[in-house]
Amino acid sequence: MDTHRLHHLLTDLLRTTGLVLMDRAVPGHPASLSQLFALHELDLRSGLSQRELAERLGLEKSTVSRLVTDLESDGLVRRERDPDNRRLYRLEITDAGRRLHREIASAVHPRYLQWIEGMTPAEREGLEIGLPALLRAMHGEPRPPEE
Amino acid sequence: MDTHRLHHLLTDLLRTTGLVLMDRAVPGHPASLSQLFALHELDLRSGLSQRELAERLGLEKSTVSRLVTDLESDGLVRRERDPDNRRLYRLEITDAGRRLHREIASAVHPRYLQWIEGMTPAEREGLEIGLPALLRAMHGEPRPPEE
DNA sequence: GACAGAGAGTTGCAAGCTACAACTATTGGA
DNA sequence: TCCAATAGTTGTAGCTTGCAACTCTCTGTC
Repeated sequence: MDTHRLHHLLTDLLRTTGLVLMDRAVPGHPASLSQLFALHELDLRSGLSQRELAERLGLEKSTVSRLVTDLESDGLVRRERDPDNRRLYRLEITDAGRRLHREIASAVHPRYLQWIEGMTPAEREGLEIGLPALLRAMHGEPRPPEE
Repeated sequence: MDTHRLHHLLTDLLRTTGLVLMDRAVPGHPASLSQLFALHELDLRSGLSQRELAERLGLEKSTVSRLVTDLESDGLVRRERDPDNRRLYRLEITDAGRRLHREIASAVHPRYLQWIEGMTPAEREGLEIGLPALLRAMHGEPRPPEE
């Protein structure tokens, strides 16, 4: 696995995955990719501030401010001031937000299944080992001890 | 590898990779993600029409029309009418386009290297097997015979 | 306690990317 | 010859984004 090969693979993956996720047709609930990422993040971690969310999403705080405003007015996210530091919000996904997130995932689900079935068991196992490791490395987390 | 896990991994990967590729600082040569994808595609395959390029990029033909106009005026792509069917163009990347594509890849190169080094040999091998297989499945290509 | 500075968030604004609809030009067939 | 289909272009409007300037809150120092 040299860097050129990785570049090529990731470029392809980025475009293909992006298209598929944008395609998600959850009727009546159009959501931008950033909104989807935000839901994903808040579904994982509760109580983030907007600044923290911005950092995780790689977006400017003003962008996130508008993003969260939209999500809130759609009832997908709750915004509450931190009592200990009233400068910042504590963001929480609502039940509706969680539901939408699941619905989007479900909409893409058949595609995922198709992909998984299009791989041999050995390839699946390789992906299962390699992909989380790549993400770990991308996030700058340390390498596990070798066995 | 179930679909939820795949969804989670791909979402994370999409966001992280997108950020890194957008970050690419090739001084004096800002390029949008779509431009980058177009260069990537044309560097791989010569003689595509705009319609074909649009299909590969998942973009509307009007968007691609403007995209190619920009690339052409930057000298990165050549546009020539097909003599056999003067309705369509045959697109070709120029030397400058190829050079820019390589420069962008080089700019991200250290990051790639870091990621690869952050993985164990077993993880790298897993990725090497699993990732191309996933892409193959995403593109609807058939599964290879199992051994 | 008052004040300066830092941090979180908001708003005005301009720029970029995109899709849709309506258009032109070229081709191929009835 | 005419009509439908195909490739590409342009007008337009919407959405997302970053930057700069702003408000509000907190913290530390005097």
